[in-house]
Amino acid sequence: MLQDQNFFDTLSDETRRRLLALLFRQGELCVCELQYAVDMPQPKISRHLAVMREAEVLAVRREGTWIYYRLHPGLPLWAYRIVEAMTQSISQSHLFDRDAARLEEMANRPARCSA
Amino acid sequence: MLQDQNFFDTLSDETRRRLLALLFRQGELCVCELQYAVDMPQPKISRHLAVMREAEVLAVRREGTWIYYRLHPGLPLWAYRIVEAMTQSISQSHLFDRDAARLEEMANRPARCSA
DNA sequence: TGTAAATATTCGATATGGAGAATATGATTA
DNA sequence: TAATCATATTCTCCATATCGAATATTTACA
Repeated sequence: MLQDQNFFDTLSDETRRRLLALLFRQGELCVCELQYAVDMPQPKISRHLAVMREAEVLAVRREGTWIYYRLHPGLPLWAYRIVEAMTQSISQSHLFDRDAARLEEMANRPARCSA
Repeated sequence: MLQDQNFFDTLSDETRRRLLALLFRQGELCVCELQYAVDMPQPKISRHLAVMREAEVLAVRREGTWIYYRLHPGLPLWAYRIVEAMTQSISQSHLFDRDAARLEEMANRPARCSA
């Protein structure tokens, strides 16, 4: 079950907020897409995703080699509202603009291949 | 101006969330009321309030010996929504129940004296 | 001006979190 | 089974946050 402390710890790191905002807007993304979007070392992304997974803020689905992350479906409404408001805020920053733009420009996205 | 990082740092500490929730619901409280409600050493309260004041999450008003804290009036809407949702969540906890109950039972509350 | 009440600040110790680098695991395909 | 791609974990180092204890500051009032 989601613990308050873990949830707010999740939000206390800018990298995690960027990943979370991308997932909130896109619905589901695999690690390599998130990595490409925020342009950071893979282990770093993986660790931050693990923090959010263990906090039950994110849920995971495996499909072959790829692992897809999404908002945890059991997220309480109050927590969902907070993620929504955070996303609204971060969406206005250049930082997030670039994340979203990079994601759009990414070639060979796994979701596209399987689609 | 409110910085994202400072705002979310504010929320990462449970004591600060308790203080913030009390202020969200009561509108304005002085340090001794907050101290009485959460039942913690005065320097600890004061330091946590300072963190939120410096982050521009809280605003301050002095009246004689007492210093009243309240939500910062310039808080952006998205941040206000987050405080609102956080308060909604914490309000369901026994922890917060007791905070609110202690505040109600407090004798000689300064606001009452001046009213 | 001296004292008391309310609040703030400083200091030293400890703990926690994030970073980079290296390595491990797991699935796929040749 | 070997090689490769995607992802996860471990380790050590460093920075930062929090705490308790002590002390300082500000205001009111005798």
